Amino acid sequence: MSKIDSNTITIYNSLKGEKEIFKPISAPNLGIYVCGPTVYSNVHLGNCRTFLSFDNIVRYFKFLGYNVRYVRNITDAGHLVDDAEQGEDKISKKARLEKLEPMEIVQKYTLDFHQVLSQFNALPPSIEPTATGHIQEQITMINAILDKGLAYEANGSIYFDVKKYNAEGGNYGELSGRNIEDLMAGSRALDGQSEKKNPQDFALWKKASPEHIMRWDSPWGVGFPGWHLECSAMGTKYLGEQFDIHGGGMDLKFPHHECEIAQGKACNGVSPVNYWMHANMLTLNGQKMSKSTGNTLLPEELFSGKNDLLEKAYSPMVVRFFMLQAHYRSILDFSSEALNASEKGFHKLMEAKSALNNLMYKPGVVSETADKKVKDLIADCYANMNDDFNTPKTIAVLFELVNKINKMLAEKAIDLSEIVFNELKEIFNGFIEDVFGLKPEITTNNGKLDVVLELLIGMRNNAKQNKDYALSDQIRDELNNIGIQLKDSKEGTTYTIK
RNA sequence: GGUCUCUUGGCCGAGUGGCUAGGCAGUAGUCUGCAAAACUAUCUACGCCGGUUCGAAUCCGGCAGAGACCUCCA
Repeated sequence: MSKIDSNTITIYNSLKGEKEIFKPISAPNLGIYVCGPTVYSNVHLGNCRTFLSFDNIVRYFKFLGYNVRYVRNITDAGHLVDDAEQGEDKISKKARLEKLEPMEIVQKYTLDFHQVLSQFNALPPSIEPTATGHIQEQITMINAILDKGLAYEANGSIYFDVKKYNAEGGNYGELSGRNIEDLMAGSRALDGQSEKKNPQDFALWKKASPEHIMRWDSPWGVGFPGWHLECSAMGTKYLGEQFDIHGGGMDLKFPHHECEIAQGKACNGVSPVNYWMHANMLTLNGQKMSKSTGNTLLPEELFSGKNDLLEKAYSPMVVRFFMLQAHYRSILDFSSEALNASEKGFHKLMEAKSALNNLMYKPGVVSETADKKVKDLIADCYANMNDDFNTPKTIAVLFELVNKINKMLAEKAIDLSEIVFNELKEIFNGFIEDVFGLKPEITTNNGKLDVVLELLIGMRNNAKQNKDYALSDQIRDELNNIGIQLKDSKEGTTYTIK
């Protein structure tokens, strides 16, 4: 029985508002689309949380043996600073401010995005399409929606007709739980005369004003695509008219994802996505991290410790572990105190992993109780991940296994059968490395360091035998100050580099 | 203002109608020359007020506080 068949996954589907059993369209193939960043500035830590949440989800699917096509776009055009009426394209604005070509901005921040995610050990997507690379596909989609009569042209721009879409059986609001009567009643009166028939209509194509630098020819004149359209066009192109999972940050639920559903249904006649997943926000000082309000923390500031909010630097792996300790659908508040706790926990976990891998199996007295306990804990790891990717609960189980590993080390006895012992190794490593993407932190160990430390440990042991504790403690304490911790046990002294 | 969500011990954070989450911190013990690490034991909970129930922190209602979306945001 394959792991795919033996693990039934439940997913909280935002569209239904409840957990559902996940039924892929054509297992073992699986299509997932995640909304990527708008590359007009550096990705901040809050952005990273969403991408890391979905990285873990994709990793778990792969771990189970799914053949995942993971599409994550780069938004490099069409995203307006204000609203669809008189907004300026975000990339264009930044290009004007930095006196660069828009594509220089795009390149600069795309590279930053890739570099940051790679530091966090996130897997690259299978396809990473850009909005500007799919103008034709977007135009084709607009034409299809126009043909259905669900969009209209106004002064060189094309708008989606939400009211008509709903009148003809559409259900705009189904994802975000809004009804359009409320939206109409509650919408602010816009200054000036709107081109839109109704305020909730959204742009599929915008006419470019003369000063707008990013512009393309279209059947309706020179302009640029609306933001919501790119994801619909690229999702359809690479994953089909209907695919398994669409993910993104909670803040994209409305209007972005709501509009995607409407566009997909209007164009193709089917709801584009079976399972909508939304990752919750990372907050700083109790407020959402947001580029526009400046309440942000950059990964680089975290890794270097150069920020007033931070007591010290934290490694990417510690930050990743910190995020894993909260469920992806919960708000997570960032603080130095919380990170400190995670840092210690992370080291404890990784040290147990390394100790386990160095432990050779020796036949001894096998305890059936111990065997069963370990097997149950392994099953719990799967069960917890199967339950809407509950990473914090899975980590709690891993710590129970840490306890078991340390106990075997302390007692110098393995009371597990060889089969269970090997399974423990395989699963413990598998969950930490493959599913959670946690790897040992980079050390400068090139082999010579081992020899140097063996030498120092030997010198310290001599000093201890001569009761020269001043010297032995000096060696221990000074090594500790530079992050090398000596650990004494009856078998001798080992060390850990932090 | 409208829609929705959250409120757990010193901190961070899971979770369930009755059974120890876990991490960090604290306390005591084992070990140690002293520590650290590890092991053992252990202390702090479920915003407030009602209701349903044999039993609720968990379900329902009200109140208070916080947040998200309604405009660009992961």
